[in-house]
Amino acid sequence: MSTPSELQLYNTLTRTTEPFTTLEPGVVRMYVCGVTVYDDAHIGHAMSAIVFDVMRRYLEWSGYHVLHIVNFTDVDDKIINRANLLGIDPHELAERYIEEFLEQLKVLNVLPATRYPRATGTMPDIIGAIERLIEQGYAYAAAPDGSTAQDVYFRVERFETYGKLSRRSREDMLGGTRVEVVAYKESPADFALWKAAKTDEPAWDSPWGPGRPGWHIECSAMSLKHLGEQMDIHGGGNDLIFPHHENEIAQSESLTGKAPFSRFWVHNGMLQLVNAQTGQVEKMSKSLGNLVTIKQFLIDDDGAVLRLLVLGSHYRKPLTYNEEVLADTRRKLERLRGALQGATGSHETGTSVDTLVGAAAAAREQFTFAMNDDLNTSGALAALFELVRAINVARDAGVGEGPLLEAQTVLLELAGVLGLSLEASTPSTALEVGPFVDLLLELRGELRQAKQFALADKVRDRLSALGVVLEDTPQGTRWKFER
RNA sequence: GGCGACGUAGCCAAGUGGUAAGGCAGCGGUCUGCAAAACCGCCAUUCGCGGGUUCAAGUCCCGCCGUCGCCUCCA
Repeated sequence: MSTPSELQLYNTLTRTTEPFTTLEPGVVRMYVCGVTVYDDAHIGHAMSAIVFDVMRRYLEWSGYHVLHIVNFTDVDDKIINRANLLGIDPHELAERYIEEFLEQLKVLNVLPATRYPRATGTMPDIIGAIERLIEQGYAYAAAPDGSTAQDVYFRVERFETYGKLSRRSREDMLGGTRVEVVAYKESPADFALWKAAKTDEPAWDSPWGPGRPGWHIECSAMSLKHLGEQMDIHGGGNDLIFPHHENEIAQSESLTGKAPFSRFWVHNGMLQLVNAQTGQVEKMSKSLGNLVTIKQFLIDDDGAVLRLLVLGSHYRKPLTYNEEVLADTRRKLERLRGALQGATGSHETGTSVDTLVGAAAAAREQFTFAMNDDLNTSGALAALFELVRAINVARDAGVGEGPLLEAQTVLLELAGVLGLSLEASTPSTALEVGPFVDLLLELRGELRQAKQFALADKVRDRLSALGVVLEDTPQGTRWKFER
């Protein structure tokens, strides 16, 4: 069977929370829909990547080996349009954005996926899959009158359980107002597997003439290629449930004859942002034009801030992004990091040490309990904050370096499971100005000793205005950058 | 219009039918030359509204109101 695990995961397919098990003991096959690369990625994309990174880290921490596949859609209308606009090759444009996105994921401390397949790198598999779907009667080629190049459509009628993921009836689908009317489709609900090339478009040779794949088939082909006929977890944003994931199920299950295509379907909620123009709260999205790019975000904040923001609420809920929430999150991160300060006392035994040891064990337990409950990261963070307090209390009580470090190691370990790095990143500017700040602190220290407090405070205030915050401690004065 | 999710303090947010975690902000105190940080204390008789089930409901059921998402570009 599978590796025993206490993890309970919400499954969109069944709309219930179920005990997590795997097809193969100890191995998790996980496929997450990546981005269509035609423009700068925004923090909504980052949120999704972070959510599934946390899931992957937690599974690994729980003892699983995780095969984590993330695809890139690198051929589609938007990429082509954008490339034409810029007068460059679509493939080159896509690769440029992929590279940039991968670089940003690194800064966000998202572990690299096992593989990052591209649609354009999976073409023989895609064409093969479409051929088999046609052979089995699940798909048909069709063309407008007078054209030789053909489209291929999936025959939705043939797939009896169509709609099971998104809980839509076929009548609902046919009643949809936005269904494109194409005369040569058998049914308006049928969706494209292959699109005949128009002029000036990238095209691949196929039995149906030059063309390119539809959006959904690439995921079916890639998951089949890299994970096999069935997988444990298929993830993505909840805006992909319909039609994308519904169509993937139809294609894959028709192709393999095996169901379920994925045993768990996991969807994250959307990042919401107030639209500056309308004042409406909306999903952050490229097409709506209300977004903060990852690039923009990283100018003012380090990646841990975004991760902590995402961890603060449950992954399935919509998350509102605004300045106030951002400011809160920065302070939260400071509090977590503050707990890593060294010992000031030297008690290696005693009740305060015992209390700290107990608190660390309790935190670990509370953390695991929360994470097992459908990745309740907010509850997991509460466990970390309680450990933070215990550490601070212990330090104040004079607990020595040994026991304190032990508790701090637990804090770092649990934070690490969430992908949160608590070691404050040192801005390069800090390295440059460090000696000068130290010089000012030395002079200020002499002023304080001479009771010249007005001057000493002036140094502190002026540094503060420049973003350098001072903290006087019995061990001397510490300083750090603050936004 | 159809389908779905959500509505918990000033803000963010967790919550297995048994009597409201955690964080931010705020207030009072300890420490400090003063701050900062840290610590201690205070901060929702109440969980959108109205019914119902139950010995017991934020948690289950029904209705209403509000917000958001999807309905073939979307993480």
